[in-house]
Amino acid sequence: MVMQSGLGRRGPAEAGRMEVLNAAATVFMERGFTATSVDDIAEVLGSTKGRIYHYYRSKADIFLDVLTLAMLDLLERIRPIAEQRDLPPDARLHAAARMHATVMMTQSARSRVAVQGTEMHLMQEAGAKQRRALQAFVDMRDEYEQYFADIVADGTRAGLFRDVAPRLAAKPILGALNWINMWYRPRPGSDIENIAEEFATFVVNGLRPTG
Amino acid sequence: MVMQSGLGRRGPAEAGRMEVLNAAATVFMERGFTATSVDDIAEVLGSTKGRIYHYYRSKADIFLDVLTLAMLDLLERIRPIAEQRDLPPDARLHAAARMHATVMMTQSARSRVAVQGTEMHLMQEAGAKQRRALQAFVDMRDEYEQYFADIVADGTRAGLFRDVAPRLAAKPILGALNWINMWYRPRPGSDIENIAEEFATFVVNGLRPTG
DNA sequence: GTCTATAATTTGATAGAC
DNA sequence: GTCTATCAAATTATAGAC
Repeated sequence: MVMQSGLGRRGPAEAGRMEVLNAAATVFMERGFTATSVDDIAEVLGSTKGRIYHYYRSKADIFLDVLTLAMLDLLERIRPIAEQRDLPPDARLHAAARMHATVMMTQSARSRVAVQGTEMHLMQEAGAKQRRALQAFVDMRDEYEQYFADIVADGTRAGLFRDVAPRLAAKPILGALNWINMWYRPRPGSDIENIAEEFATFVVNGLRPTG
Repeated sequence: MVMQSGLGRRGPAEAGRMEVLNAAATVFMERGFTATSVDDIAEVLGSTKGRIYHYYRSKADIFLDVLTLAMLDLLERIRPIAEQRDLPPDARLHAAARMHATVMMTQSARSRVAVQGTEMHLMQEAGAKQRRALQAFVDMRDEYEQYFADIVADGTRAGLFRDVAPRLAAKPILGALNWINMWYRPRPGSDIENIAEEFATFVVNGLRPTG
């Protein structure tokens, strides 16, 4: 029997399963959850949906796995940055923002889906298992946001940032960065490094005291 | 014969038509374009879809009208701000950002739909008429973004802002503000004024020279 | 102008052959 | 493990009564 969710809690992810996941991520990114049919995913795979339903119980389960993988990736990346307590808060925020912007531009498929993830009110009719996975995703998202809020609070304490509510301050930061998914499309000449640097500077300066 | 699109190019919008439009905006906002069925809209209207198809030829046409109305509203609001050339660029950007943030929080239904508007790759199979309306929407969006870019360029020339590519600089600004739609939900205690002020300060400071 | 069918299509998911 | 065939439900849109 094949695991239907949990992304390898039982061991390393199988190749077949990951292929389905990546194909799905691509299409979800382009069309969103509802507008993506299982046949669309199969077409990207160059197969029929029989293959997909061998690995996954439902379209929602695939979507949840894409979300989960993307958030796990982001969390893994931000932890080492948040833990560099020797770096001043503004430098830490700069590094975190740079990382997030870069992921948005490079890990396109999965992260983009995760950012659109809000679209999931569609899954209200979901079963208990799916609701749990959805809640786990929301929890991870909150945890990720909290890393940013904590850095902001540190910066305010250090007198580097204005005195703002940290949780609220994280919103325009992540908004400016997540929005990249809405307009950025990879192309030969596009300089990811420059954009990431400019956006990181933007959000750090956004918190600095006025004049 | 009833006009199928164009939002009153022939005269003032009829009441019945506007009722359909507003009901649709509400549901589109909550569920997105694809996940919204015409029956869902009818339910909000307290009628059946017969009424909707009397005013509109298709679901896509309704969606395009919602998008168009929202963008027309934003354009009307930003023009007077952009034309206040006596205000210094940073004050003008602050006012524009404040306006945009406020609209995101108050004109919820329509503006939110317009912001999600990206979801419209779904309409690739659309007819020529719909493609024209879609292009008109994209053009308005670009025009709106250009107002922000122009203010940024003014600010850079005045030495108030860093030397950034104006069009690119408009992205994190509108990203931080548009993202409000993703998390803000109206509630009794929520202070729209404070949030708008804080976010406007954030994006203006984001462009100021470092240190 | 609104409603009640209903046609035509799409889609999520399953069953069973190979 | 993948495919074909198919079911059942949902959904867009139309036709025609009132």
